Amino acid sequence: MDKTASTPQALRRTNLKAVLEVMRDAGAMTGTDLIEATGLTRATVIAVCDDLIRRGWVRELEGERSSGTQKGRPARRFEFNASAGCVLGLDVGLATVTVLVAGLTGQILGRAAERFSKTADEAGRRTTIARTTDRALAEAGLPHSAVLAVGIGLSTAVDRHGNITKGLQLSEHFDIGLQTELWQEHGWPVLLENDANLAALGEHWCGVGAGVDDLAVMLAGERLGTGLLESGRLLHGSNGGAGEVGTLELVDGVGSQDGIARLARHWGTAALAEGKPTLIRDLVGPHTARVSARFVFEAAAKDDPVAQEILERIGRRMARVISLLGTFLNPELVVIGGAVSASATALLPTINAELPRLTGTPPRVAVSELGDAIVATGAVRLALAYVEDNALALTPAGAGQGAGL
Amino acid sequence: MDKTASTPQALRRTNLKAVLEVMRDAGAMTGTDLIEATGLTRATVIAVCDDLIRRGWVRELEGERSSGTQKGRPARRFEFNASAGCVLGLDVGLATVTVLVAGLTGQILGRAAERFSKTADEAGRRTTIARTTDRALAEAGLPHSAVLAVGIGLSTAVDRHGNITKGLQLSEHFDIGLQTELWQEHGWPVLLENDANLAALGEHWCGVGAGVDDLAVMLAGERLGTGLLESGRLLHGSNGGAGEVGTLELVDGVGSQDGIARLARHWGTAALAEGKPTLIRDLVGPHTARVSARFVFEAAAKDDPVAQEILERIGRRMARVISLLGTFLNPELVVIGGAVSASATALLPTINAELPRLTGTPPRVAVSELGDAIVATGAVRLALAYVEDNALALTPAGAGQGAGL
DNA sequence: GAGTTTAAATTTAGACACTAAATCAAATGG
DNA sequence: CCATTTGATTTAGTGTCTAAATTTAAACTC
Repeated sequence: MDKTASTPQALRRTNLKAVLEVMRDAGAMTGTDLIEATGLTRATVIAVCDDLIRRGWVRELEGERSSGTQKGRPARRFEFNASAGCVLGLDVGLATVTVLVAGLTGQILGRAAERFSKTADEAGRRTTIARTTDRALAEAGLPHSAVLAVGIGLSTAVDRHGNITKGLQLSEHFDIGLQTELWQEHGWPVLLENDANLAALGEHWCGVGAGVDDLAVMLAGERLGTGLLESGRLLHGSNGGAGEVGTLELVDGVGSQDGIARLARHWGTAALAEGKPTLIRDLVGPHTARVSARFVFEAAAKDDPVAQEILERIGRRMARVISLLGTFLNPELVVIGGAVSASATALLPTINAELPRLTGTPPRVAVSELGDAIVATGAVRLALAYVEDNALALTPAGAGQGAGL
Repeated sequence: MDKTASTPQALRRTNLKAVLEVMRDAGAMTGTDLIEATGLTRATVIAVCDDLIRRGWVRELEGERSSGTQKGRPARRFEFNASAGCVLGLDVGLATVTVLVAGLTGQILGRAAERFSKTADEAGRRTTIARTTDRALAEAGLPHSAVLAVGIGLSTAVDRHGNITKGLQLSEHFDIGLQTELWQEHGWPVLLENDANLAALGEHWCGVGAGVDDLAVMLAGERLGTGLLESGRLLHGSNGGAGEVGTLELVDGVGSQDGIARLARHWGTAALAEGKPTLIRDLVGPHTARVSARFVFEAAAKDDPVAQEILERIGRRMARVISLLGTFLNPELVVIGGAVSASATALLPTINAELPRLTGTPPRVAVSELGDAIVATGAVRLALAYVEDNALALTPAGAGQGAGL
């Protein structure tokens, strides 16, 4: 029952894949380039390319020859067909849904976001997700048939097979038929993954963690989740609970599931209640006692001591989590991302001061620059990985390439 | 520079490997069995087997036919040649070296252990290691030339490429030329790995963690190290420091690098110094104030309250580490192994009582049954993995198979 | 502009590995 | 002894690759 054995056709499949892989991250190439890159013969390379063109994954560039020498017969130029289809990357959060449409090399072609109505039930949320997706596709000018895969980030534990884990008490109920009901008619492959894990994929792909194969990303906002990359691979653990530090019991109380935003609000509100003199009061205004995290960061930036004290407490808390991460996983870099990443730079001095006190081998710490799109970006990467792994089994339904024999 | 492409010969290599893999963990097989298992044609299967026999990895069984039907032409029977060579698994600890000799299916063929002289320098320790290895090989009745690979477990951080990491301040200095100088003359491939990581490999292979792909093994003795297996793969982190919780700062002081044995001794000594009435005193005897961990466990087994209190403190401490492991890595099972594993069962009640208090999703906890050989067993597994990955590139120098055409 | 040079593409011959089907081989059983 | 059964081997055919010879398409040269 093993069926790992090979036939001559498998050979071709291997070479098709090898050539396609090279072309994907090298742009336009000539046959000679591919010989150099793959070690195959010219005859084979050309045959493989023709094969890929017939399948729609590669197109031939007409027109002027490439740079370099001008002598000799002009080389045919082949290019990975980035518009042989597209993928969708979704961030389905508690309150909002964000959709990115990307071409097969990752170019963003469209985007849309929408808030869920607070009264929506499961069907209502599905409708919102479908509508937002359609808007993003419309912006990209692509039909539904162009979509080859969909990656979705959720604020819940997802195991390594893409199944939502029951029994891990994370935030809300996310098992709302995203795979089964939502896009049934289109037959899209839908891949689910934890949002923090996708944040890690995103940072590893095109963020400050690019090229760092041992990476942890703390997705900090209302919640606190961690995405862990070891040797370039995501860690899930037996139930997809790896990195779900939401339930971590820390030294300084306050509750257990709190992300940065929630902490800032909590301590900010407390400071106001105690009647401390602070800029936070002026920023919040007279109308409400609700302190948003933004105001605390803003006040701290203006040298307000109460706000700065709050940031220090948050920073020490983060440093504690980072030191534990460093001890158990020894990442090279820890990236802070999520809703508060815009202001998180203010936490860095405290964190960097605290870390060496907690561990002898502190990791580097950086703040994400992907902003709100961090999870959706990772979702795109997840979908692309699926397409890359299954390219030869999929049928590209591209935007207008002839399907000649 | 990619060279991932394939030639027709690579096809054969793939099939050789597939067949060899099947035969390795299925015992003697007929051609028909292999057809079933691999999906290849009879002609191919036989050709591949003949090829493997010529290379020395497989031998043909003469004599009576296998069970089952007695009709028809008797099938040739092929078997993975477990004595086409052997591997060595070493546990090079602070005070002792342990060597296992194993055949290619993991059968233990010889073993030896020796204490290092306390005054030995690097060369002296190398001599001890070489002598112990020779004794183990002699017990197995195998020549040096039979060794195909050597796995070595060290109490120090080793990165995923098998290099000892400088700058991670673990116990002692282990970079004593094990790869470069020790067995230079034999040309053995020497693979280094952290001891706790090997303990995890060992448990996953043939311990209580057999078949559990998300596994953590706490190697607890004088030191405390953790080996982490996620999805069946070892985690190293960027510097091989993953799981090195030795430097973890815990709540209840006492120092940071302490394993179970050291803690038991420390607290036991303290109790005696305070003059508490305890059985430990009787067990230690009048001659020395040195309390070994064994006495504490023994006293606790005899219902001594002071000793039991010490075990509770140790248990709570372990539970704390396990809960953190569970939070960050979400293993299915945590195994306690190492020097104290014999007595560690006494800690289980405390740990299991404490865990649910610390985390909502506690992992299962078990005690290793591999005893002193836990690291060396993992080292054997490491060496076997190397041989399996490189079988077709290696030359089996087996114990007496004819080298036909 | 005809011939030369150059680099790329294609063709051809040969090798290797596989499948499928026919044939050969070695046992059992009436 | 011969049919039956099962496994091994051979043969013919196909797919894939390499290596070398040949063809093609441009630029360069005189």
